Amino acid sequence: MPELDKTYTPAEVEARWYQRWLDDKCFEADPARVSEKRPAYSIVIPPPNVTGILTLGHVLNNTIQDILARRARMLGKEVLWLPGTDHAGIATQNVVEKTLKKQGVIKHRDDLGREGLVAKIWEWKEKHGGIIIEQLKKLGASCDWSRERFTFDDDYNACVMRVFVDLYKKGLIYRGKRMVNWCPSSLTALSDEEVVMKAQNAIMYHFKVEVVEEPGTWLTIATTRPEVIPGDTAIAVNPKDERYAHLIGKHVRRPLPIENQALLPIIADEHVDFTFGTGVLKVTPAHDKADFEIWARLRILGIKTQNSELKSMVPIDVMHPNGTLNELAGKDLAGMERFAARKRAAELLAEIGSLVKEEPYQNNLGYSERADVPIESRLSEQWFLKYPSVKESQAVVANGEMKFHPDRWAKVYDHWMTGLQDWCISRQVWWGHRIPVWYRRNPAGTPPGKHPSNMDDAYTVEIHCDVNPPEGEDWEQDPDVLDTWFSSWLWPFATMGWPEKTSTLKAFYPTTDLVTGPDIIFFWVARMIMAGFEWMGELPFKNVYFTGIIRDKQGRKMSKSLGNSPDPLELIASYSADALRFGIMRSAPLGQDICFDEKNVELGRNFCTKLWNAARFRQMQSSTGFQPVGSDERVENSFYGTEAEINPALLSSDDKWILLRLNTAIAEVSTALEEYRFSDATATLYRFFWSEYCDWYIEASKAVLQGSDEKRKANTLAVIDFVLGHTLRLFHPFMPFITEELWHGMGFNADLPENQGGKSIMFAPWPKPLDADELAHFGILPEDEKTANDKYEAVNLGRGLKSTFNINKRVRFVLKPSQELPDHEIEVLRILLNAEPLDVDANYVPTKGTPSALTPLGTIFLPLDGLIDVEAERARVSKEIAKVETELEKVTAKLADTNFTSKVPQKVLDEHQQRKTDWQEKLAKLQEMMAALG
RNA sequence: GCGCGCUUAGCUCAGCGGUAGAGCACUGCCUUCACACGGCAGGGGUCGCAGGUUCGAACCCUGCAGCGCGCACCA
Repeated sequence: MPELDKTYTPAEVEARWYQRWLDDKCFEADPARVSEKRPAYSIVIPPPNVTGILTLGHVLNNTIQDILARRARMLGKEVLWLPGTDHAGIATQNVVEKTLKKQGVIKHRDDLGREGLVAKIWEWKEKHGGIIIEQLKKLGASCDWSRERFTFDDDYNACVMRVFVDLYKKGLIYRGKRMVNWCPSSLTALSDEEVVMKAQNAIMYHFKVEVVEEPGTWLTIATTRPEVIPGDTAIAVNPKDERYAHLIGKHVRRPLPIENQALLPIIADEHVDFTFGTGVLKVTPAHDKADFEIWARLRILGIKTQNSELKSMVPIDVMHPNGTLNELAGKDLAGMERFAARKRAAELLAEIGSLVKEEPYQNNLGYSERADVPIESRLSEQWFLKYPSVKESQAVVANGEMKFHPDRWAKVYDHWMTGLQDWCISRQVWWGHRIPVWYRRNPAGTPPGKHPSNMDDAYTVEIHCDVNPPEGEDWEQDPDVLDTWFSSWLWPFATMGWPEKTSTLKAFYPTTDLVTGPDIIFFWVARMIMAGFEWMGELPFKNVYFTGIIRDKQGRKMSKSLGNSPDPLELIASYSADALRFGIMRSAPLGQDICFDEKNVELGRNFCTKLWNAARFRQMQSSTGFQPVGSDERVENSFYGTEAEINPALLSSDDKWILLRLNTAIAEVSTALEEYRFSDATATLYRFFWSEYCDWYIEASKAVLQGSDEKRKANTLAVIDFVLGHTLRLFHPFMPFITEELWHGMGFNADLPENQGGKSIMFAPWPKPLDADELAHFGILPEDEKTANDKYEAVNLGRGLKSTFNINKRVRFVLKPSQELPDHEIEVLRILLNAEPLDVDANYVPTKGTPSALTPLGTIFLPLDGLIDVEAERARVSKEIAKVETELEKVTAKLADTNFTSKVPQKVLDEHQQRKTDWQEKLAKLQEMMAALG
């Protein structure tokens, strides 16, 4: 039998085992092994950004996936946990561009050009792309690395192209000039999901304009964006607004730019809220989505407004893509950055006497999620997608076929699915899947190199959309790339070899669980469901578990800029991966955000140490009785050390108690895991192992282990092995390293078949609670817990006496038993009380003032010859009496109430009756004690 | 504005119809041969507020308040 080291050294152990698991190909899934007897379990990793480094969010997310995967292996399933990374278009290009600029390699991306920059990013990816993967390995993630995928691999790219062309041919993808969210920093369009609303302290500027046809009539207009006034093309009022209705059709003079104060029509639009502001809205169709729609509505209606005026309302874009004002904004503003221009515009209004007032104003502003700058609504030519398979996707969650955990997210999903807007999928960056569309230019047309978003309709005469480039001359590919999520949404099947019907796909699709954060429910989860139905004809996963968001102690989101995000690698270095995993799982209740506290990781570390030492304790008793346990039959039976080692006739009440507690723990942990209640599972593990096994059972077992009865000793050791063998397996999904080390270190793997725990604990069978028959075999009845519980309660009370009287030495106790007690029970009681000696005397008559405690086993006395503090004891007892009296009164009152007794179920009534007798007995004895004190 | 979540011991959270719980922190004692990353004992809560249902409510219902998060074209 190998001997365990005195201290646990996680760094060495964790590195050693991870390498061993890799060498033994423990994580590799084989579709050929899947059968009726051996069902498949699969899960695809939410691919982290290639450039990413491990955060606590990843730790949480991947620990959960690892727990699910490892438990599935122990349940005898063929497990595929498919890993990989995301090329993360804009984010990655930003990171690399920034770094290259910092290194002085380039000043602008144009210095390298498209191909040059993409080549540099690939270089970067090869060099740094593996970091997060290596970090996941440190965490213990049991991914099948032989199947690692990258969303920009050639074959993955082929999937993306195929899907684009398919959707194009189905008429679901179209190109159009629309208002999009434009990021002036990244210089690309964004989807609605990539825009985050932030509360702002802005200024509301009020300025006035005179109605041309009615000199002396002024309209006051409120705006937060005076810099885009040069782009105003109309003034809108609600036709139902009596104040202004009569002005519709008349005109005002636009104040800016000063050199071009055009006449603007006053138009009617029902959407103008006349309770807001002044009720007069300036219409800037090139810079505001709502304004653009007003114009669009007008155009469609072709309303009374004369055609000439409609023409004058054509959107005027006064801004460059990078957010500086252009020449159309007028000479005063042209070239200015947008926020500087805002101030300047207000000054100009003041100078011409138009500005009425400025007041502080709070509003919500859309920010680019990545670049963290306010986005611009901008009119541009982009590619859009009408979502496919919407109905099926919405139904599958609504009807419960696919389950969300916690299920409240189903509502959020449903709501979003109901109000779907077309998805802007084109991005004006270089790092990403190139749009498989080519244009043949009109030979007499516009010069080459012009951006398609500025193309007018005459620019192209032919469009070719296919996975293969067109034949012939003069074709030019669309310069845009696709939104990153346009590749990620294919992840569950594009990683498994689609469109081929591979054995992997057949065996492992649809996947079992998806573990992800609720923040990407729209970005990713919803879209994957739609893609699953559209191309596989089936849902991509059966369950979705949404983790919480990790926050710091002040409740703030973890973020790089706040610097409040601890480095998981440092935590692993100082506490071990097992400790980090356990700590984070312990603090992650289902569906709640997680308040991260390093204390929990410390707790995890302490728990590992406890486990290690408990195992060491077992090893130290090894002189007799210990044999590496297990054989084929026993494995079949899912528990260890049965008939051969454990003799039912020799089981003590403590043995029975711990076996019953173990049973409860197994059942609780199993159920908790089935219901994705990970923190509950860890709480049970902690309670069972620390409070029940170590604090009570091990201490009680010392009565046998320190005795001289070799047969009993051997039996106790068999029980210990049985419990430890189960405990290690129960713990393994949470703490894979230390459990593997102990599994082997204690020899539990010996003689087991390779695929059932001989090679690794990860293939050992998941513990099952003993059923009634098995319990009967051990001679255990459920009520056997009570014998030990009564004893432990007596111990508690006895220890309490010692503590109350400040006795900190080993002293004599006397038990006046209320029942017959076997010698062994008394010895256990003595050990647990740390009594020297423990006298049992049915006729014991204490001297006056001897402290005593009523216990289920009888009265325990603490004789303190010469040290008696009668007053202290009186005080203690009378306090106790008061408490009991209160409780007794409560129960008595209840039982006297016919309203209560007549309506309550018999069971509750009995319970109360019993409680009353108990309190009465206790009170009588306490009063007796009091009397004895004199 | 609509929707969702939270409000229980100093802190982080369990409990979701029948005598208020855990971990951490705190206090006292213990360097007893698995473990001081430990052991033993202890203090601490009118379960956000107000109503209602019930024999009985932290738990169910209604309203309110505070905090947080989504969604929403309010200039």
